[in-house]
Amino acid sequence: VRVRSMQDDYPADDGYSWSKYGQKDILGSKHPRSDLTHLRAHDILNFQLLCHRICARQSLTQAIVKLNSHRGYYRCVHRPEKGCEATKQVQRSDSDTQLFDVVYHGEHTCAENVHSRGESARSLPHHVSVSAGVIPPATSESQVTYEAVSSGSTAGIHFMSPATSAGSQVTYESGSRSTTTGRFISPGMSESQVAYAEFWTWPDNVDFMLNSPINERLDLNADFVDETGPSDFD
DNA sequence: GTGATTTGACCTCG
DNA sequence: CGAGGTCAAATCAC
Repeated sequence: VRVRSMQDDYPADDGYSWSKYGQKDILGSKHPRSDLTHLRAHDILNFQLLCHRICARQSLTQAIVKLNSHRGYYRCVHRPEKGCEATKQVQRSDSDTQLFDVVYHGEHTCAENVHSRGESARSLPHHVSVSAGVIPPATSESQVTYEAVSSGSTAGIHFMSPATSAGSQVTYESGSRSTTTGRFISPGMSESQVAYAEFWTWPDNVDFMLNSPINERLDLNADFVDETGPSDFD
């Protein structure tokens, strides 16, 4: 998930409460107790993997100059009492200092909904499954373009990792209000698995155009199944 | 004081 | 042994 932030040091609120439990430097970060002369071998590898992941294809020297981030590790605050296993990792994008790459793992089982206090009664997050979505058997990456025609203003869209696919990652880039293009990275995801999306406002429909190295292109209309039922906050 | 964050040490796995 | 991830004591913010 790539999130544009209005703040300096943390992406926009995603509707859940998180507690930070760790942080790791990325190569080139301005760690108070280390500089470039103290870089270790695995830092360099970390960086190369990061570059590959974000398709930056930059040289090492360029990236040392540009990268300024660390990666923060967060877990749901309700883990102790509700066993919620949701976690996320946050790091600043090296291509745009106001963008953050956020990787979600697991799904919330705590049913927390902090957007319930929002000004609009319809600004509630809805968990929907893309029941009509045939996910390409992605071995590497699938390019996903999706368009959300919202009844209200679309505050944001999440694509969550499928529950049965441990280690899979899903990313998106948030664009304008109702049209968004994202990269959908789902290693190990099989055809039969279902991707989950969370909408902060309820869209009327979403069109998916999937492109992958395997499937040349797959256009589909997504049918939604509301998994959360009627809201408790109306 | 209480709760959250920081940060080096530690753990696990390939 | 290296790398990603996590722990937990110290520190910080309120």
